[in-house]
Amino acid sequence: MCASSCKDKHQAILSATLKLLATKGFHGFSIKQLAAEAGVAAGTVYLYFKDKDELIVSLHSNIISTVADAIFESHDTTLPLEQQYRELCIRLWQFCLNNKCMTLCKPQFDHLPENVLDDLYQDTWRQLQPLSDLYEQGRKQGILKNLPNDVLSSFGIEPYVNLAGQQLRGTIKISPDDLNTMLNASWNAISTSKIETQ
Amino acid sequence: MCASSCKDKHQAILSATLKLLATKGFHGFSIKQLAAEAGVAAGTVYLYFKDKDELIVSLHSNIISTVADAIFESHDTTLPLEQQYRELCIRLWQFCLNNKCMTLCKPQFDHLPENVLDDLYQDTWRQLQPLSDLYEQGRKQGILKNLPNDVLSSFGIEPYVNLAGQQLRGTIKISPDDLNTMLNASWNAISTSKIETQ
Amino acid sequence: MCASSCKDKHQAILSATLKLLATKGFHGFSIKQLAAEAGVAAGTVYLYFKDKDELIVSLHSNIISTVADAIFESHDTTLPLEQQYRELCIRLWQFCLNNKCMTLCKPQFDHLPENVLDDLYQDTWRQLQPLSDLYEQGRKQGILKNLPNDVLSSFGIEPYVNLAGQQLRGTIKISPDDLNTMLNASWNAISTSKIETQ
Amino acid sequence: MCASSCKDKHQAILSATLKLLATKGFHGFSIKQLAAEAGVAAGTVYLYFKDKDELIVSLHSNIISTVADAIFESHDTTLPLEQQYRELCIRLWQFCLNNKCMTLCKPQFDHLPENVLDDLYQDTWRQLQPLSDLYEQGRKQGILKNLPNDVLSSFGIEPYVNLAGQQLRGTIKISPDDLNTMLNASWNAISTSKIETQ
DNA sequence: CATGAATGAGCTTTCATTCAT
DNA sequence: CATGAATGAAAGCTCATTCAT
Repeated sequence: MCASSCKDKHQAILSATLKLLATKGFHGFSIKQLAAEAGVAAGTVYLYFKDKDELIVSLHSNIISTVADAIFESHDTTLPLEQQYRELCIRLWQFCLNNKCMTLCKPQFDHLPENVLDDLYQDTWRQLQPLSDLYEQGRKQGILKNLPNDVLSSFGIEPYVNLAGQQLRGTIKISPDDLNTMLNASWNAISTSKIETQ
Repeated sequence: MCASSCKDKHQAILSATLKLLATKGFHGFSIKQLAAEAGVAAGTVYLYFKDKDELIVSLHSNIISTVADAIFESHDTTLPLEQQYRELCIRLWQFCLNNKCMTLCKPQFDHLPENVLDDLYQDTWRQLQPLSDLYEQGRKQGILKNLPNDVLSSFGIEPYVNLAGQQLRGTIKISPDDLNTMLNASWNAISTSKIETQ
Repeated sequence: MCASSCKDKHQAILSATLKLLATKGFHGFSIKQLAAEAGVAAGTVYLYFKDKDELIVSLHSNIISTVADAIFESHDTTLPLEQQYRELCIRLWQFCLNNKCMTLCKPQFDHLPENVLDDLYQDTWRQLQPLSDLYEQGRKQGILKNLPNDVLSSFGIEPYVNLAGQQLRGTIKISPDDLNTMLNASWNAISTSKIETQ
Repeated sequence: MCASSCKDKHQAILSATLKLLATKGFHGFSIKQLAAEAGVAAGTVYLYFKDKDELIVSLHSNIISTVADAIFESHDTTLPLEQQYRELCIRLWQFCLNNKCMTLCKPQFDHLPENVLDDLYQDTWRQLQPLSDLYEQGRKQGILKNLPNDVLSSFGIEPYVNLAGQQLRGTIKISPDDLNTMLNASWNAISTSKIETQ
């Protein structure tokens, strides 16, 4: 009796939150609007989430795990590191373009109260363990530059999310050729060796 | 009597906005707090800015021009492109570390209503003209990858701001050695040529 | 199966109400808390009581009858009036100290909507009939001052409940000697004769 | 410019609070109703009082000081203690009957959260210093029973407030003769000496 | 120009009550 | 009988904005 309903409402609220956050941003996002969007009463939100903060944190975790599932699917650790990395980037790019709301939401989480941020940070790297492993291995083998995970991600991975967001907003237009060049840029940034580009 | 006072109040309000935005974020600050911090009455804010949005946009423009002044100071277009770029990155890094409030504020602007965002975008690239020129020249000479300005910035420049922010928040610690490696990463990402790293 | 259960639930709800009312007061308790405390579902409360008001009124009646049972137990109408009265006061004092929840709850009933109050008032004097009789008899015999029941109670009986409440809250400390003096005070207040005190 | 308005609004809010509290009790008392009654906007209440608690505490202090002014006016410490006390009781009784709202409000304060209560308690005895002095003097001279202030008040003073409240609500009717007898009851309760009654 | 008291819409959250199961 | 998910009105409180001074 609850098997469907419980899951449904919980998920409906999270989905509505995702949509509203992507559309209106943190401003112009209220519990009342959320309830309307999710098709439930305002009070119902509080049956599934302690308060607004918990809702936000839940959504973040949800997004990260969805991303992780997508980019680590068919991730093959036996392949050469470079190939692993490039395929990972491609899957991330595809994912971002196919999941507008998540792509637009993600960067909004970066400016929450400090204590919340810490939790999100921990949770994120836990779910991105395979990426963390890849970095570690690459540094050991001398293939990747000797930089902390955060730095490698800042130069290599995060630009994809930002650029996908801009493309989804219509600000820029990335061609398939551009994507290829971007993959090189990304790899050049973090690797010690260099491939001929263009 | 007004010549100074006018400028003073205007600037005082902008400075207070910067400080509060960096400290409390978008959600945590109100016009009343702002007025208190700026040492003026709440109503006075509306003599200098139409509304909160205009205030925010003004602050953004202010920040960008301050950054531009800092990173393009003693910018010498006769030097080799790579050197120009590297010095520019160094000055940006220094600037970010020395201007905590601006560094922490900057990414908060990325998630405003769309129409506001467009204005900011236009304004930003206008003020970063020399960077735009550098990209253009680099692409023509085959030194830089053939990618749009936004993409080059995403892989090359923006990571510095994000990482500086993290360092200022105490999340990460970048050593001088790391900085050197980052400069290589940044250049490798956008350039077509190869440098020996580490 | 119902014979016991019905009584049980009904009583469990009343007991939980008493406890919560004493602990948190009128404002601090909700039906949900009450249900949890009573070990039933929220909806169940409404099977036994029409609404919150009826629950409260029931509790009041319950308390009064418990008090009445306690203070009129072994009440001997053949003893001299003064002795009857004094023993009654002592039992009331003991009862209050031994029944913290009831003592702390009682005064909270004094400030309900008027219509509810009237019901409580009627019900109270009905259950305190022996006290009413005692007053009546005392006035007729010229032993008690010629004052309405409410007035006699206000000066003679009610102070015990209030003071017991203060003692239970830790605000004041009444010694056995004090109690003796209080018994005199109480009797002096309502009687026409006077005993030597202290 | 503010001399009138500021005082006015502050007082208007307090008066409206008093009225609503007396009429509807703590339940059925909301800031919105209060604002309507006071003829101001809801937000305005918060310009004069930090929150609801502060408003309530202020009102209490206000009531106590009004009562104190009334009952200690023309209070002559050179008269015999008994006469001082009796006149004090009479003024209290008159005050209560003439100030329905305050009389009905007063007992409602007795059931607030503990921390608030403590403040009220301290404040009350501070303002009732002359009564405290009278008790002290009476005990020293052996005229009053050797009981703590709270106990003496419970048996001697508080009944007047409670009974006045009942009379104002129409529950009971006290005749002038009754009042005289009550004055005796009150004095008999707290004094050690004997007066002929009735 | 500058003030800051006043506004009132809107926020998050709670809670008495209902009803499908 | 019993449940507890769901409701939605209403609570306390904040805040961008206005306007009389």
